[in-house]
Amino acid sequence: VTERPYHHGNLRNALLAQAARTVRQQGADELSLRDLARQVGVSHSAPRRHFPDRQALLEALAEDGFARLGAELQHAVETAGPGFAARLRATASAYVRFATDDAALLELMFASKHQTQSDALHESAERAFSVMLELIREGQAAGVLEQGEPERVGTLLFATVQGLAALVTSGMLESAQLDGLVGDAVAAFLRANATTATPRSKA
Amino acid sequence: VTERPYHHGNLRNALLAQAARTVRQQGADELSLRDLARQVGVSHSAPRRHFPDRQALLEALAEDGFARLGAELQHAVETAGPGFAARLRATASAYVRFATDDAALLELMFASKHQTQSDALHESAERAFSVMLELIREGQAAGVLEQGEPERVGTLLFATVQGLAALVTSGMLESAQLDGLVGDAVAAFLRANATTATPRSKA
DNA sequence: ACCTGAACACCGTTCAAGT
DNA sequence: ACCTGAACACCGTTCAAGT
Repeated sequence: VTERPYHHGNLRNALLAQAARTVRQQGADELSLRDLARQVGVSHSAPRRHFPDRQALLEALAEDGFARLGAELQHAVETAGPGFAARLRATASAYVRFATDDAALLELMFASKHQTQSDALHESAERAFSVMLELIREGQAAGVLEQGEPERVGTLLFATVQGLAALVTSGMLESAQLDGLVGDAVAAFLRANATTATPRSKA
Repeated sequence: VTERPYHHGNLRNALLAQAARTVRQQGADELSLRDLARQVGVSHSAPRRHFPDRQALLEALAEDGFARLGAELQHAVETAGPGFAARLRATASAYVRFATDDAALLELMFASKHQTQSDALHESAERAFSVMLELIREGQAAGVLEQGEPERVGTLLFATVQGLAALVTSGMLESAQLDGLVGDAVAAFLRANATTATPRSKA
Protein backbone atom coordinates (compact mmCIF):
# COMPACT_ATOMS: atom_id res chain seq x y z
CA VAL A 1 0.00 0.00 0.00
CA THR A 2 2.99 2.27 -0.64
CA GLU A 3 2.95 5.37 -2.79
CA ARG A 4 4.26 3.67 -5.89
CA PRO A 5 2.83 0.20 -6.17
CA TYR A 6 4.82 -0.82 -9.25
CA HIS A 7 8.30 -0.14 -10.54
CA HIS A 8 9.24 -2.96 -8.25
CA GLY A 9 7.66 -6.34 -7.97
CA ASN A 10 4.05 -6.20 -9.02
CA LEU A 11 4.21 -4.56 -12.42
CA ARG A 12 3.02 -7.80 -13.94
CA ASN A 13 -0.05 -7.87 -11.74
CA ALA A 14 -0.74 -4.19 -12.21
CA LEU A 15 -0.64 -4.66 -15.99
CA LEU A 16 -2.94 -7.66 -15.85
CA ALA A 17 -5.43 -5.89 -13.60
CA GLN A 18 -5.59 -2.79 -15.77
CA ALA A 19 -5.73 -4.87 -18.94
CA ALA A 20 -8.63 -6.90 -17.54
CA ARG A 21 -10.50 -3.68 -16.84
CA THR A 22 -9.92 -2.36 -20.35
CA VAL A 23 -10.90 -5.64 -21.99
CA ARG A 24 -14.12 -5.82 -20.00
CA GLN A 25 -15.09 -2.24 -20.78
CA GLN A 26 -13.82 -1.81 -24.32
CA GLY A 27 -12.94 -5.23 -25.68
CA ALA A 28 -9.62 -6.81 -26.51
CA ASP A 29 -9.31 -4.93 -29.79
CA GLU A 30 -9.07 -1.66 -27.94
CA LEU A 31 -6.28 -2.85 -25.69
CA SER A 32 -3.07 -0.96 -26.47
CA LEU A 33 0.16 -1.99 -24.79
CA ARG A 34 1.49 1.55 -24.89
CA ASP A 35 -1.68 2.90 -23.39
CA LEU A 36 -1.56 0.23 -20.72
CA ALA A 37 1.99 1.14 -19.78
CA ARG A 38 0.97 4.78 -19.64
CA GLN A 39 -1.97 4.08 -17.34
CA VAL A 40 0.20 2.05 -15.03
CA GLY A 41 2.89 4.73 -15.02
CA VAL A 42 5.72 2.94 -16.69
CA SER A 43 7.63 3.29 -19.93
CA HIS A 44 6.17 1.70 -23.03
CA SER A 45 8.84 -0.96 -23.17
CA ALA A 46 8.67 -2.00 -19.53
CA PRO A 47 5.88 -4.54 -20.06
CA ARG A 48 8.18 -6.47 -22.33
CA ARG A 49 10.03 -7.91 -19.33
CA HIS A 50 6.82 -9.59 -18.23
CA PHE A 51 5.08 -10.23 -21.54
CA PRO A 52 7.29 -10.70 -24.58
CA ASP A 53 4.52 -9.49 -26.86
CA ARG A 54 0.87 -8.53 -26.99
CA GLN A 55 -0.24 -12.09 -27.57
CA ALA A 56 1.49 -13.21 -24.37
CA LEU A 57 -0.43 -10.64 -22.36
CA LEU A 58 -3.72 -11.75 -23.90
CA GLU A 59 -2.95 -15.36 -23.10
CA ALA A 60 -2.17 -14.47 -19.49
CA LEU A 61 -5.53 -12.69 -19.31
CA ALA A 62 -7.25 -15.75 -20.72
CA GLU A 63 -5.49 -17.96 -18.22
CA ASP A 64 -6.62 -15.79 -15.32
CA GLY A 65 -10.09 -15.83 -16.82
CA PHE A 66 -10.23 -19.62 -16.76
CA ALA A 67 -9.05 -19.65 -13.17
CA ARG A 68 -11.82 -17.25 -12.17
CA LEU A 69 -14.41 -19.11 -14.23
CA GLY A 70 -13.44 -22.40 -12.58
CA ALA A 71 -13.70 -20.84 -9.13
CA GLU A 72 -17.13 -19.40 -9.87
CA LEU A 73 -18.43 -22.68 -11.24
CA GLN A 74 -17.05 -24.49 -8.21
CA HIS A 75 -18.69 -22.00 -5.90
CA ALA A 76 -22.01 -22.42 -7.73
CA VAL A 77 -21.89 -26.19 -7.34
CA GLU A 78 -21.07 -25.96 -3.67
CA THR A 79 -23.72 -23.43 -2.71
CA ALA A 80 -26.51 -24.87 -4.85
CA GLY A 81 -29.58 -26.36 -3.24
CA PRO A 82 -29.87 -30.12 -3.00
CA GLY A 83 -30.75 -32.25 -5.97
CA PHE A 84 -28.88 -32.82 -9.17
CA ALA A 85 -31.15 -30.64 -11.30
CA ALA A 86 -30.67 -27.68 -8.97
CA ARG A 87 -26.91 -28.14 -8.98
CA LEU A 88 -26.83 -28.34 -12.75
CA ARG A 89 -29.02 -25.25 -13.06
CA ALA A 90 -26.85 -23.28 -10.66
CA THR A 91 -23.68 -24.18 -12.53
CA ALA A 92 -25.14 -23.38 -15.93
CA SER A 93 -26.42 -20.07 -14.59
CA ALA A 94 -23.00 -19.24 -13.19
CA TYR A 95 -21.52 -19.96 -16.59
CA VAL A 96 -23.87 -17.69 -18.51
CA ARG A 97 -23.42 -15.00 -15.88
CA PHE A 98 -19.66 -15.09 -16.33
CA ALA A 99 -20.03 -15.21 -20.10
CA THR A 100 -22.32 -12.22 -20.29
CA ASP A 101 -20.62 -10.13 -17.58
CA ASP A 102 -17.24 -10.56 -19.21
CA ALA A 103 -18.09 -11.29 -22.81
CA ALA A 104 -14.88 -9.91 -24.27
CA LEU A 105 -12.80 -11.95 -21.85
CA LEU A 106 -14.68 -15.12 -22.72
CA GLU A 107 -14.09 -14.41 -26.37
CA LEU A 108 -10.40 -14.12 -25.59
CA MET A 109 -10.48 -17.37 -23.65
CA PHE A 110 -12.06 -19.18 -26.58
CA ALA A 111 -10.05 -17.48 -29.28
CA SER A 112 -8.47 -20.01 -31.53
CA LYS A 113 -5.46 -17.75 -31.92
CA HIS A 114 -3.70 -19.58 -29.15
CA GLN A 115 -2.40 -21.98 -31.73
CA THR A 116 0.93 -22.03 -29.97
CA GLN A 117 -1.25 -22.60 -26.97
CA SER A 118 0.89 -22.44 -23.90
CA ASP A 119 0.43 -25.46 -21.70
CA ALA A 120 -0.48 -23.19 -18.81
CA LEU A 121 -3.45 -21.83 -20.70
CA HIS A 122 -4.60 -25.26 -21.75
CA GLU A 123 -4.35 -26.56 -18.21
CA SER A 124 -6.26 -23.68 -16.69
CA ALA A 125 -9.02 -24.28 -19.24
CA GLU A 126 -9.12 -27.98 -18.38
CA ARG A 127 -9.38 -27.19 -14.70
CA ALA A 128 -12.32 -24.85 -15.27
CA PHE A 129 -14.20 -27.35 -17.41
CA SER A 130 -13.45 -30.17 -15.01
CA VAL A 131 -16.02 -28.68 -12.64
CA MET A 132 -18.73 -29.30 -15.18
CA LEU A 133 -17.44 -32.73 -16.15
CA GLU A 134 -17.38 -33.74 -12.50
CA LEU A 135 -20.98 -32.63 -12.20
CA ILE A 136 -21.96 -34.78 -15.18
CA ARG A 137 -20.23 -37.74 -13.52
CA GLU A 138 -22.18 -37.02 -10.38
CA GLY A 139 -25.41 -37.18 -12.37
CA GLN A 140 -24.34 -40.47 -13.89
CA ALA A 141 -23.45 -41.90 -10.49
CA ALA A 142 -26.83 -40.79 -9.17
CA GLY A 143 -28.47 -42.64 -12.02
CA VAL A 144 -30.02 -39.50 -13.45
CA LEU A 145 -27.87 -39.33 -16.56
CA GLU A 146 -26.97 -41.97 -19.10
CA GLN A 147 -23.52 -43.51 -18.98
CA GLY A 148 -20.70 -42.59 -21.34
CA GLU A 149 -17.87 -40.10 -21.56
CA PRO A 150 -18.90 -36.97 -19.64
CA GLU A 151 -17.49 -34.81 -22.43
CA ARG A 152 -19.85 -36.41 -24.92
CA VAL A 153 -22.87 -36.59 -22.63
CA GLY A 154 -22.58 -32.92 -21.66
CA THR A 155 -21.81 -31.52 -25.09
CA LEU A 156 -25.30 -30.43 -26.08
CA LEU A 157 -26.03 -28.72 -22.77
CA PHE A 158 -22.71 -26.95 -22.87
CA ALA A 159 -23.35 -25.83 -26.42
CA THR A 160 -26.78 -24.51 -25.51
CA VAL A 161 -25.47 -22.57 -22.55
CA GLN A 162 -22.63 -21.15 -24.59
CA GLY A 163 -25.08 -20.23 -27.36
CA LEU A 164 -27.46 -18.49 -24.95
CA ALA A 165 -24.60 -16.38 -23.69
CA ALA A 166 -23.65 -15.53 -27.27
CA LEU A 167 -27.20 -14.45 -28.08
CA VAL A 168 -27.26 -12.14 -25.08
CA THR A 169 -23.87 -10.70 -25.94
CA SER A 170 -24.92 -10.00 -29.49
CA GLY A 171 -28.08 -8.29 -28.32
CA MET A 172 -30.49 -10.85 -29.73
CA LEU A 173 -31.69 -11.89 -26.28
CA GLU A 174 -32.57 -9.92 -23.17
CA SER A 175 -30.52 -10.99 -20.19
CA ALA A 176 -33.72 -11.00 -18.16
CA GLN A 177 -34.80 -14.06 -20.14
CA LEU A 178 -31.58 -15.90 -19.41
CA ASP A 179 -32.41 -17.65 -16.17
CA GLY A 180 -35.66 -18.99 -17.51
CA LEU A 181 -34.03 -20.26 -20.67
CA VAL A 182 -31.20 -21.89 -18.74
CA GLY A 183 -33.81 -23.65 -16.63
CA ASP A 184 -35.61 -24.83 -19.76
CA ALA A 185 -32.35 -26.02 -21.28
CA VAL A 186 -31.39 -27.99 -18.18
CA ALA A 187 -34.84 -29.55 -17.96
CA ALA A 188 -34.76 -30.55 -21.62
CA PHE A 189 -31.26 -31.93 -21.18
CA LEU A 190 -32.27 -34.05 -18.22
CA ARG A 191 -35.25 -35.40 -20.11
CA ALA A 192 -33.21 -36.17 -23.22
CA ASN A 193 -30.40 -37.90 -21.37
CA ALA A 194 -32.24 -39.76 -18.66
CA THR A 195 -31.35 -43.40 -18.11
CA THR A 196 -34.72 -44.55 -16.97
CA ALA A 197 -37.89 -43.28 -18.60
CA THR A 198 -39.83 -41.36 -15.94
CA PRO A 199 -42.57 -39.64 -17.94
CA ARG A 200 -44.41 -37.77 -15.22
CA SER A 201 -45.65 -35.31 -17.77
CA LYS A 202 -47.82 -33.41 -15.32
CA ALA A 203 -45.31 -32.82 -12.51
CA VAL B 1 -12.37 -9.02 -67.89
CA THR B 2 -10.21 -6.10 -68.95
CA GLU B 3 -6.61 -5.57 -67.92
CA ARG B 4 -7.40 -3.30 -65.01
CA PRO B 5 -10.65 -4.34 -63.36
CA TYR B 6 -10.83 -1.46 -60.92
CA HIS B 7 -9.89 2.20 -60.99
CA HIS B 8 -13.29 2.59 -62.49
CA GLY B 9 -16.54 1.26 -61.20
CA ASN B 10 -16.00 -1.86 -59.19
CA LEU B 11 -13.43 -0.76 -56.63
CA ARG B 12 -16.02 -1.21 -53.93
CA ASN B 13 -16.71 -4.78 -54.94
CA ALA B 14 -13.04 -5.57 -55.40
CA LEU B 15 -12.32 -4.30 -51.89
CA LEU B 16 -15.16 -6.31 -50.41
CA ALA B 17 -14.13 -9.48 -52.21
CA GLN B 18 -10.50 -9.22 -51.14
CA ALA B 19 -11.50 -8.25 -47.60
CA ALA B 20 -13.80 -11.27 -47.36
CA ARG B 21 -10.91 -13.50 -48.39
CA THR B 22 -8.59 -12.00 -45.78
CA VAL B 23 -11.17 -12.19 -43.02
CA ARG B 24 -11.89 -15.82 -43.77
CA GLN B 25 -8.23 -16.79 -43.82
CA GLN B 26 -6.76 -14.54 -41.16
CA GLY B 27 -9.61 -13.05 -39.18
CA ALA B 28 -10.94 -9.51 -39.00
CA ASP B 29 -8.13 -8.37 -36.68
CA GLU B 30 -5.60 -8.94 -39.41
CA LEU B 31 -7.48 -6.88 -41.94
CA SER B 32 -5.54 -3.73 -42.81
CA LEU B 33 -7.10 -1.10 -45.01
CA ARG B 34 -3.73 -0.05 -46.39
CA ASP B 35 -2.85 -3.63 -47.16
CA LEU B 36 -6.20 -4.13 -48.82
CA ALA B 37 -5.72 -1.09 -51.03
CA ARG B 38 -2.28 -2.37 -51.95
CA GLN B 39 -3.58 -5.81 -52.89
CA VAL B 40 -6.28 -4.28 -55.03
CA GLY B 41 -3.79 -1.93 -56.67
CA VAL B 42 -5.04 1.40 -55.50
CA SER B 43 -3.76 4.18 -53.28
CA HIS B 44 -4.29 3.83 -49.54
CA SER B 45 -6.84 6.60 -49.45
CA ALA B 46 -8.93 5.44 -52.37
CA PRO B 47 -11.14 3.11 -50.28
CA ARG B 48 -12.31 6.12 -48.34
CA ARG B 49 -14.66 7.06 -51.18
CA HIS B 50 -16.52 3.81 -50.68
CA PHE B 51 -16.05 3.20 -46.97
CA PRO B 52 -15.60 6.25 -44.74
CA ASP B 53 -13.69 4.21 -42.21
CA ARG B 54 -12.66 0.71 -41.26
CA GLN B 55 -15.84 0.09 -39.35
CA ALA B 56 -17.93 0.87 -42.41
CA LEU B 57 -16.05 -1.75 -44.41
CA LEU B 58 -16.56 -4.33 -41.68
CA GLU B 59 -20.26 -3.58 -41.56
CA ALA B 60 -20.54 -3.97 -45.31
CA LEU B 61 -18.83 -7.35 -44.98
CA ALA B 62 -21.27 -8.34 -42.26
CA GLU B 63 -24.19 -7.24 -44.40
CA ASP B 64 -22.99 -9.35 -47.31
CA GLY B 65 -22.50 -12.21 -44.88
CA PHE B 66 -26.12 -12.08 -43.76
CA ALA B 67 -27.27 -12.02 -47.37
CA ARG B 68 -25.24 -15.13 -48.13
CA LEU B 69 -26.32 -16.86 -44.92
CA GLY B 70 -29.96 -16.18 -45.73
CA ALA B 71 -29.54 -17.56 -49.23
CA GLU B 72 -27.88 -20.72 -47.94
CA LEU B 73 -30.55 -21.29 -45.33
CA GLN B 74 -33.23 -20.77 -47.94
CA HIS B 75 -31.52 -23.21 -50.27
CA ALA B 76 -31.30 -25.77 -47.46
CA VAL B 77 -35.00 -25.52 -46.73
CA GLU B 78 -35.91 -25.86 -50.36
CA THR B 79 -33.75 -28.86 -51.16
CA ALA B 80 -34.38 -30.77 -47.94
CA GLY B 81 -36.23 -34.05 -47.99
CA PRO B 82 -39.87 -34.14 -46.98
CA GLY B 83 -40.97 -33.91 -43.39
CA PHE B 84 -40.57 -31.11 -40.92
CA ALA B 85 -37.78 -32.79 -38.95
CA ALA B 86 -35.70 -33.24 -42.07
CA ARG B 87 -36.23 -29.65 -43.11
CA LEU B 88 -35.26 -28.42 -39.68
CA ARG B 89 -32.17 -30.62 -39.62
CA ALA B 90 -31.10 -29.44 -43.06
CA THR B 91 -31.45 -25.79 -42.09
CA ALA B 92 -29.61 -26.22 -38.80
CA SER B 93 -26.84 -28.07 -40.60
CA ALA B 94 -26.56 -25.31 -43.17
CA TYR B 95 -26.24 -22.82 -40.36
CA VAL B 96 -23.42 -24.64 -38.57
CA ARG B 97 -21.68 -25.21 -41.87
CA PHE B 98 -21.73 -21.50 -42.60
CA ALA B 99 -20.67 -20.70 -39.05
CA THR B 100 -17.71 -23.04 -39.07
CA ASP B 101 -16.59 -22.40 -42.66
CA ASP B 102 -16.57 -18.68 -42.10
CA ALA B 103 -16.15 -18.32 -38.36
CA ALA B 104 -14.45 -14.94 -38.45
CA LEU B 105 -17.17 -13.55 -40.68
CA LEU B 106 -19.89 -14.84 -38.36
CA GLU B 107 -18.11 -13.24 -35.43
CA LEU B 108 -18.15 -9.99 -37.38
CA MET B 109 -21.84 -10.41 -38.14
CA PHE B 110 -22.62 -10.91 -34.48
CA ALA B 111 -20.22 -8.30 -33.16
CA SER B 112 -21.98 -5.92 -30.85
CA LYS B 113 -19.74 -3.14 -32.11
CA HIS B 114 -22.38 -2.16 -34.58
CA GLN B 115 -23.88 0.06 -31.94
CA THR B 116 -24.50 2.68 -34.56
CA GLN B 117 -25.96 -0.23 -36.42
CA SER B 118 -26.82 0.85 -39.90
CA ASP B 119 -30.35 -0.01 -40.83
CA ALA B 120 -29.09 -1.92 -43.84
CA LEU B 121 -27.14 -4.28 -41.62
CA HIS B 122 -30.04 -4.81 -39.29
CA GLU B 123 -32.39 -5.53 -42.17
CA SER B 124 -30.07 -8.01 -43.82
CA ALA B 125 -29.81 -9.84 -40.50
CA GLU B 126 -33.58 -9.91 -40.13
CA ARG B 127 -33.96 -11.31 -43.63
CA ALA B 128 -31.50 -14.12 -42.91
CA PHE B 129 -33.17 -15.09 -39.65
CA SER B 130 -36.63 -14.88 -41.20
CA VAL B 131 -35.88 -18.13 -43.01
CA MET B 132 -35.61 -19.90 -39.68
CA LEU B 133 -38.61 -18.14 -38.20
CA GLU B 134 -40.68 -19.12 -41.20
CA LEU B 135 -39.65 -22.72 -40.68
CA ILE B 136 -40.75 -22.59 -37.06
CA ARG B 137 -44.10 -21.23 -38.18
CA GLU B 138 -44.35 -24.07 -40.64
CA GLY B 139 -43.84 -26.53 -37.80
CA GLN B 140 -46.51 -24.82 -35.77
CA ALA B 141 -48.92 -24.89 -38.68
CA ALA B 142 -48.20 -28.59 -39.15
CA GLY B 143 -49.02 -29.13 -35.49
CA VAL B 144 -45.57 -30.44 -34.67
CA LEU B 145 -44.51 -27.45 -32.59
CA GLU B 146 -46.26 -25.66 -29.79
CA GLN B 147 -47.84 -22.29 -30.49
CA GLY B 148 -46.33 -18.95 -29.52
CA GLU B 149 -43.95 -16.38 -30.95
CA PRO B 150 -41.56 -18.17 -33.31
CA GLU B 151 -38.67 -16.15 -31.86
CA ARG B 152 -39.35 -17.54 -28.41
CA VAL B 153 -40.15 -21.09 -29.48
CA GLY B 154 -36.99 -21.35 -31.56
CA THR B 155 -34.60 -19.69 -29.12
CA LEU B 156 -33.18 -22.79 -27.48
CA LEU B 157 -32.56 -24.61 -30.74
CA PHE B 158 -30.94 -21.55 -32.22
CA ALA B 159 -28.75 -21.17 -29.14
CA THR B 160 -27.69 -24.80 -29.31
CA VAL B 161 -26.80 -24.60 -32.96
CA GLN B 162 -24.89 -21.38 -32.41
CA GLY B 163 -23.09 -22.94 -29.45
CA LEU B 164 -22.14 -26.06 -31.40
CA ALA B 165 -20.58 -23.88 -34.05
CA ALA B 166 -18.69 -21.96 -31.37
CA LEU B 167 -17.32 -25.16 -29.88
CA VAL B 168 -16.04 -26.31 -33.25
CA THR B 169 -14.49 -22.93 -33.97
CA SER B 170 -12.69 -22.92 -30.64
CA GLY B 171 -11.35 -26.41 -31.24
CA MET B 172 -13.31 -28.08 -28.45
CA LEU B 173 -15.32 -30.17 -30.87
CA GLU B 174 -14.38 -32.08 -34.01
CA SER B 175 -16.37 -30.94 -37.01
CA ALA B 176 -16.93 -34.61 -37.84
CA GLN B 177 -19.21 -34.81 -34.81
CA LEU B 178 -21.27 -31.84 -35.91
CA ASP B 179 -23.91 -33.47 -38.08
CA GLY B 180 -24.70 -36.06 -35.45
CA LEU B 181 -24.98 -33.47 -32.72
CA VAL B 182 -27.17 -31.24 -34.86
CA GLY B 183 -29.44 -34.22 -35.41
CA ASP B 184 -29.55 -34.90 -31.67
CA ALA B 185 -30.29 -31.26 -30.95
CA VAL B 186 -33.15 -31.13 -33.46
CA ALA B 187 -34.61 -34.37 -32.12
CA ALA B 188 -34.43 -33.11 -28.54
CA PHE B 189 -35.97 -29.83 -29.61
CA LEU B 190 -38.88 -31.53 -31.34
CA ARG B 191 -39.49 -33.69 -28.30
CA ALA B 192 -39.31 -30.76 -25.89
CA ASN B 193 -41.60 -28.52 -27.90
CA ALA B 194 -44.14 -30.96 -29.21
CA THR B 195 -47.77 -29.97 -28.89
CA THR B 196 -49.16 -33.46 -28.54
CA ALA B 197 -47.35 -36.08 -26.48
CA THR B 198 -46.36 -38.83 -28.87
CA PRO B 199 -43.96 -40.93 -26.81
CA ARG B 200 -43.02 -43.61 -29.27
CA SER B 201 -39.80 -44.18 -27.38
CA LYS B 202 -38.67 -47.06 -29.58
CA ALA B 203 -39.15 -45.56 -33.02
C1' DA C 1 16.87 -7.92 -12.55
C1' DC C 2 14.19 -4.39 -14.19
C1' DC C 3 13.26 -0.29 -16.63
C1' DT C 4 14.14 3.75 -20.18
C1' DG C 5 14.29 6.14 -24.67
C1' DA C 6 15.34 6.36 -29.39
C1' DA C 7 14.37 3.97 -33.60
C1' DC C 8 11.80 1.21 -37.20
C1' DA C 9 8.08 -0.23 -39.77
C1' DC C 10 3.63 -0.31 -39.69
C1' DC C 11 -1.38 1.53 -38.91
C1' DG C 12 -6.16 4.55 -39.64
C1' DT C 13 -7.58 8.97 -40.77
C1' DT C 14 -7.48 13.58 -42.84
C1' DC C 15 -7.07 16.85 -46.49
C1' DA C 16 -5.44 19.55 -50.25
C1' DA C 17 -4.69 18.55 -54.85
C1' DG C 18 -4.93 16.25 -59.22
C1' DT C 19 -7.71 14.23 -63.51
C1' DA D 1 -16.89 11.52 -59.46
C1' DC D 2 -12.97 9.19 -58.19
C1' DC D 3 -8.31 8.76 -56.90
C1' DT D 4 -3.42 10.38 -55.18
C1' DG D 5 0.24 11.71 -51.89
C1' DA D 6 1.87 14.10 -48.03
C1' DA D 7 0.93 14.64 -43.22
C1' DC D 8 -0.52 13.47 -38.37
C1' DA D 9 -0.99 10.82 -34.45
C1' DC D 10 -1.00 6.57 -33.14
C1' DC D 11 0.66 1.40 -32.82
C1' DG D 12 3.86 -3.12 -31.60
C1' DT D 13 8.44 -4.47 -31.46
C1' DT D 14 13.46 -4.06 -31.04
C1' DC D 15 17.69 -2.81 -28.85
C1' DA D 16 21.37 -0.32 -26.78
C1' DA D 17 21.82 1.87 -22.58
C1' DG D 18 20.99 3.09 -17.87
C1' DT D 19 20.45 1.85 -12.54
